[in-house]
Amino acid sequence: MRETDFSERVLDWFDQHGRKNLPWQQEITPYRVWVSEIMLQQTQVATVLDYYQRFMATLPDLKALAEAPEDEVLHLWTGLGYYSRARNLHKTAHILMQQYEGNFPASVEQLEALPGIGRSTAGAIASIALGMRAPILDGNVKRVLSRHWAVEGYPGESAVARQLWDLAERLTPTERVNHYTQAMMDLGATLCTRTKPSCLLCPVVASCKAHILGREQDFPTPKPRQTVPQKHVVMPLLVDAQGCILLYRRPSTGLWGGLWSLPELESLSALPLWAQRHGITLGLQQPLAEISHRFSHFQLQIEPWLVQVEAAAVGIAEADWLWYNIKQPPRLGLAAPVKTLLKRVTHHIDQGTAA
DNA sequence: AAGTCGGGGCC
DNA sequence: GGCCCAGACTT
Repeated sequence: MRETDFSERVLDWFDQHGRKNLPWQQEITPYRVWVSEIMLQQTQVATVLDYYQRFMATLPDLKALAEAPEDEVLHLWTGLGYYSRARNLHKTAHILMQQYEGNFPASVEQLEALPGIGRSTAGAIASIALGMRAPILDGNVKRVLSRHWAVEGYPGESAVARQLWDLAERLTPTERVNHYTQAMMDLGATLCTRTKPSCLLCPVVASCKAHILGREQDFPTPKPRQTVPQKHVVMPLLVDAQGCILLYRRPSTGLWGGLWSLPELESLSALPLWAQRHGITLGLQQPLAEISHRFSHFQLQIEPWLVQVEAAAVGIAEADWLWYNIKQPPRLGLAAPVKTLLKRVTHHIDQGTAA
């Protein structure tokens, strides 16, 4: 589709469904837009509303802000977080009064040079308050664009960010940029939400690659986890004379809920007591190669041991325990690494029982 | 490129 | 309890 088709659909949607009653959308001035954009950095609209009203009631214009003590500005910001935003706001007010005669510079480059104003905020002020054709790329727009064009990769990477900025630049229309900017943010905030986007109501769903692929949730690629918590567990594969392996069924809730898994121990040294408690007499033990299993929230290092069972009491034959016959495997749910381990030891056991 | 700032909402 | 949010700045 052409760039103009995209922006026209977005603008039509905005005319019908966009938000037009937010406080910073009334009596639009560069000052009011600027303050709102700073407050809205990493902060949701609902949170900002009260702060914005109080701020504007106390410091209604650039001159008032510049003449206010920093303590007063920070007081108005208390609870909003990212307090460097307030200090930079104050600094910029002074710069505008002293170097720009109380006016906002009319170029994205000059706006971006001011403290607290980055590329996206500069684009927002330029387009919304000054009517200039300038793109923005905040979290909402990143989500809309990365989904619409199925842009792979974490936007924090420079190459991915470059792609998204390039898209944002090309799609920004020459007419009604102020409404287009507001529309894109509304689209991301109200329809193209992080979870459960309302694609049926989206004006550009027909050309949305993520939707066509059914992969809305895959975009944008989330920030790669830095430090994943590491956990370690010993899993004994207890093999009886028939070549069956002891499994137990996990509780229905929680990790691997309802799946069958191997016994879990903190260390191998805990095995003798564990076996004694379950009426199991142990034989030969041999270590197997470790398995690393990644969950969404942690990494599990599995230390598997192949352990021969000389004798087992019947007490273990309860509802949540079973001797798993590898040669005639029952149809039941197995935890993924357990399945891997069972498959891996099949030939070990063949050799063991043949001997 | 990674770390820092921060409170609130959400799952 | 982690993750994310109308990001920008420093290291």
